[in-house]
Amino acid sequence: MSTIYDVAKAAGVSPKTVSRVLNGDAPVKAETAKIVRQVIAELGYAPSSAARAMRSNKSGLIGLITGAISVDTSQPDNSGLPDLFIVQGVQKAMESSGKTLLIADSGGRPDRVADLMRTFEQHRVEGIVYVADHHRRVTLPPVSMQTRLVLANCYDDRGSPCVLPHDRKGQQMLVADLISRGHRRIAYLTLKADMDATRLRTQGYRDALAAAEITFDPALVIVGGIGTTDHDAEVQVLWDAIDRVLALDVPPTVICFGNDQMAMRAYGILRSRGVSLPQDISVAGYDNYRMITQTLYPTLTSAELPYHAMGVRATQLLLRMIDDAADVPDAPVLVSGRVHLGQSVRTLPTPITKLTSIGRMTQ
Amino acid sequence: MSTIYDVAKAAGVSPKTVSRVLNGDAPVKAETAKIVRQVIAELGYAPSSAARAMRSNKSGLIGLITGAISVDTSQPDNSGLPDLFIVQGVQKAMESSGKTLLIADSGGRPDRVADLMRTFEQHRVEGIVYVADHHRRVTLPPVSMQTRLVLANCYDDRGSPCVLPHDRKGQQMLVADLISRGHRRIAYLTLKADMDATRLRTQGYRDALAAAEITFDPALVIVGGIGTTDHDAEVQVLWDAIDRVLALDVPPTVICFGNDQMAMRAYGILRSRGVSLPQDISVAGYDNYRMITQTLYPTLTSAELPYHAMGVRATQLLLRMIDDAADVPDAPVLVSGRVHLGQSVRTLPTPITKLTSIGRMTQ
DNA sequence: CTCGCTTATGACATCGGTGTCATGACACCG
DNA sequence: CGGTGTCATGACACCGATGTCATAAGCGAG
Repeated sequence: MSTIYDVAKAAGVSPKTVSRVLNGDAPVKAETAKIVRQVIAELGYAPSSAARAMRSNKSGLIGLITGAISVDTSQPDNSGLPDLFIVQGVQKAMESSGKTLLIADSGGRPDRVADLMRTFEQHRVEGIVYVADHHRRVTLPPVSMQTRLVLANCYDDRGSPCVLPHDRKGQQMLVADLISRGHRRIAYLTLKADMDATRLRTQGYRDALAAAEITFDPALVIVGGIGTTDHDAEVQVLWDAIDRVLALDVPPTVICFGNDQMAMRAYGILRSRGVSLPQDISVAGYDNYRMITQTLYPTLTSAELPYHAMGVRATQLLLRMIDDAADVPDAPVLVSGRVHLGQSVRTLPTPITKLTSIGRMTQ
Repeated sequence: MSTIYDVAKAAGVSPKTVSRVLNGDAPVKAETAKIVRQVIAELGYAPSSAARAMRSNKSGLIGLITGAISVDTSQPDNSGLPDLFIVQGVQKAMESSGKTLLIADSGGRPDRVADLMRTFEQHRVEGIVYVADHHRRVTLPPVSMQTRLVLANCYDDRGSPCVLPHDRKGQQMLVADLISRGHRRIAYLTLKADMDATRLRTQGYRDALAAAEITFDPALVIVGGIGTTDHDAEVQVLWDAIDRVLALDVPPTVICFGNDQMAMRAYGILRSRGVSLPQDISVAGYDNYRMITQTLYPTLTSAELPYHAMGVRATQLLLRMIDDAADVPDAPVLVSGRVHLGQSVRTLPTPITKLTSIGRMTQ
């Protein structure tokens, strides 16, 4: 690769003049500039960012760590929406910034994170985005004071700036939508019990019921997933949970599932029991994993888990922090997603006596 | 961030000695080395890769371009398996190499690829992996002679080294497996007609039939997808295609679909027609997109589209080319995937008279 | 004509590592 | 005891871009 000296020699000027043409930081005679630009094009010269970084102490690099894990390895892969969508959001938001993205994968081993961070420090990244595979708490090795850090889809005990999905609001909006369609017996088959998402979304579910003055019935809320990759075991647990809610004295008219994958399993289970969707029962998922929601027949109603938007927000946050070191939020940034309607939810005929309360619910 | 001079001063030695401790390229007294290492730890010093890169002319960086577009924008997003799995494979293979991955996304605009490549040249990447979203031809801007380039999931007219899925063999193995389970009327609802994958896999389908001495029936091979994101239009086309093969005088006992997404749609379509799987008809997909194959009920038989392995192979190829400039393959590297068995294919009772030919088929 | 100012350009040092060569301290051999 | 070799270490230049300062040319005002 040619250098600025090669260009200078070929153009018959000094390296500094070439530098000025490139950066426009001082006036250069139009004729000279033209010759220089021509030589640059001929040689296919591109300035070395290593040399620039050395002089300016700015690398123009942002580091991204994914692969999720960090500490707490107790959880197996329960794979909802792939966290790669967050990565896509990060890329998207980075495009216009002029920075370049360094990416590293911890490959599931928390102990590797420290190594990856050291590599990033060697490259003098200006900031790091740490992406987790699901909403969770993490414990990361300390970073240098200079390096800004933003957590996406996770939070830590040190209060590092973080961007999280608004799980509570998401489930609340979904259930409120179901209520507005006339459903009052709403089952909720949750993800694994000890997840942040399960706790928050259950609150959201109750928020929506309370707003519509519907009494909460604990029998309608059951854990429907165990968070393994064992297909048969997951089907078993889900099948049992579905059995239990369908066997209730007053069965639900709609079942919400912890994620779209569970809803997808439920399609097969319900149909093999002769239940047709959405005539006999309505179904809703969570994540709005388009590959599933748009491909299932009928299409699936789902609350959006805004991974792409979270990646974008985390990156914007990081870029602002790099720009102005004082600009650090003191609370988690919550990102909400919309409710995406599919054909899996039927609108029930509403008894006239309920009209007023229905009206209140949809506000 | 502290420098090697800071470390040298604090340890009471010369910068060069610190360098020797770090690189072990010359003997250092054990006692001195110990002091230096201690100071390094105290200061949290990490050598600047920019400075190293400048001196050695080796950046230790590999560039990855994804987003898939380059030229030929005529194709809408027909989204089979996300090409992000290729990216994961690249990361995986990179881990042990000591290199760091720079990643850029063309975001759907072919004209951006040249910009991204220039950015990579500025960072003096030692090689570039270009990833396409599906098996296709691409036209990329020329790269500098020094920079090695490997194409993944695509090929070009310049004969750049590339890694491609072995579509023909994949479909052949899948169909051979179906034949070994007693199926002889095998329908194939393909992806969009003008795709490389469709052409190659149709050949593979015929290879398998020929090997089993089954006569090819053109009525069993129909285009079943149009490659849009319009859910209703896709369902319409698929529904019609399914109708046509089921209406044949001798209907198929199994239907192969162009990808798992189509198969997933077919589950809903078939069931809403009262056809049960796999009792009434068997189904097979393509891609082995686990999110679909393992979650559908019953689980889906599918030919693996080995994206992860392709990412790994492409990276290994690139690393070898960087190591030894002469080590360039002169033909596309084809990567095969296995056939993954699900519960969606029924083994048919075999008429005794057919036993010999069946035996020949499974060899 | 000369002073003062702007415009256009170049010389040189610097960023942080590392390759090259030099130097000093020993040890070993004859 | 002097010559030779090895070990441990340091001085210095260099990689490529750019900030600082200097310099030369051009031009208008006094």
